Amino acid sequence: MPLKLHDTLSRADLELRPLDGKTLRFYCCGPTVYGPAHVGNFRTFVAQDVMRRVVEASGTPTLHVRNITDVDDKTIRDSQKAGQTLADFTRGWTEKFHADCDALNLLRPHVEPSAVAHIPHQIAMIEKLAATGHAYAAADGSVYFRVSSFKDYGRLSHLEDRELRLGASESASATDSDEYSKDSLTDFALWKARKPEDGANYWPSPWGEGRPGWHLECSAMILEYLGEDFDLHSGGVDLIFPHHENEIAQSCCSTHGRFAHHWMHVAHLMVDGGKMSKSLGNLYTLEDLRQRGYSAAEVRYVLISGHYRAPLNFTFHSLDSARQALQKLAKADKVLALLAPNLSPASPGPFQDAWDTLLNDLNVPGALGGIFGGLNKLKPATLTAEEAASARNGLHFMLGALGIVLPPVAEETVAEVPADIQALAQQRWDAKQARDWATADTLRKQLETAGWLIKDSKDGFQVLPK
RNA sequence: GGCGAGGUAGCAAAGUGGUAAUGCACUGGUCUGCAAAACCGGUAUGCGCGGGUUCAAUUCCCGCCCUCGCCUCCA
Repeated sequence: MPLKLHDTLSRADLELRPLDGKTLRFYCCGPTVYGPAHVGNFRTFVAQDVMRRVVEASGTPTLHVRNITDVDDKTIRDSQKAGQTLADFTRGWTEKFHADCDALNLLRPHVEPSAVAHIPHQIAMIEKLAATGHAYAAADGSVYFRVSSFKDYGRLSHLEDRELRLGASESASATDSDEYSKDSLTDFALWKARKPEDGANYWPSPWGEGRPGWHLECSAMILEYLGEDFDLHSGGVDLIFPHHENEIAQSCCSTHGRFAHHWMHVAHLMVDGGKMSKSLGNLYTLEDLRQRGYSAAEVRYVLISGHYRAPLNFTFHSLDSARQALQKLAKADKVLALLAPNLSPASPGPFQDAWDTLLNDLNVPGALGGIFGGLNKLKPATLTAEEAASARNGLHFMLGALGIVLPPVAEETVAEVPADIQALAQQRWDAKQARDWATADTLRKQLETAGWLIKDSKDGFQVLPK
């Protein structure tokens, strides 16, 4: 059974079947590398990762393309602030992005093209658009797309022509000075003429020196790596308009294809009930959360714990909750591993319901519920080796589809226990052996206050961080 | 104003035309000197508000309220 996925354009849940009958080819809008990505950015990438894993787990190979935006106003501005060349600056942040992605267990895209490396492709696309009347050059050497030349403009975002004008006129006063020469306020830049503040960051073109507009890179690189028609395009909801709308216009007017056949958009991550933003100080990077003691796996768990199309509120409580949930899964796996030490997770086994739920528009919260529900029903003591193997393989099949890596079970992690704590714990054990309960309890409380828990067993004790 | 996504237990979050998964937290029991862990239970007569359709609605329809996002920087 193929994945059924909501399509933004048709507003319907449609089955994802590869156009070529073999490989699901899809494109995701990647990061602009001018700083560390925040968890909100990663929510989108994690959702896309789950989509890819589910498609692959259901037996369909994928071709995953995700770009790196390494030239735009922000990258240029911040590279200059940092006193670095654009290339050096963006390379550093790209590496940081990759490290974060790896930590979050995101599968690397098969192709990760950069905008700067595809400027000829972008120029070629503009030339096509200009030759067919969809693009025009302004006096300053900038080139714009003529929105009125594409009758389907606005279909993805369901914005009518009149509404577009309204929105444009409202922001007209704030319009960038370099866009004064557009024929219509709704037209958007394909090529931006060189400005003094661009520094060394300009490229030659038939219209003079300058640099490509943001929307264009995706269209050009999609054409290069996925062709005129491909299966799926994805990004955050905020990209629906104008970015994806513009991509459709550029691509459909410069090729004979239909562009993406399916659109997947991921809802925003909220913080404390609102949008995260630098000015509110509620913007967290993976690094921020790690410094607070959370693991990337815990962050990932939080990010997938809400349906991708619903806004998700991010809190520290949800990270704590994720930690416990992961421990629960790890413990369940440990018990099953006693009976079934060898893994070959090829099918959902007893978690078929959870798998079916996941195939229904990537219902991850529902699937997680199914996994826990299934585990609760399992009685390890009564399982045969075959049943245990089926359960454990099924569990790992599901975890693999969700990209969840189980943490070590907490009691097994060896914590650094300070000598004085260890000594106190020993005293308590001795008191206990002497059946001096009062002293033992006093010492236990003392240790607890210091942040340590004592776990007794028949012939010894363990000191654990609280 | 237009478009879109949401409002379900303390928190988070699924779901369904027939009377509410799951995780966290809390809590009762078994076990333990006491704990911890584990295991067995409990915790929404209720699913934003008001109408309507129906034998039956949280689930369908209508109206309203609230939250969030987008409307040319934005995952």
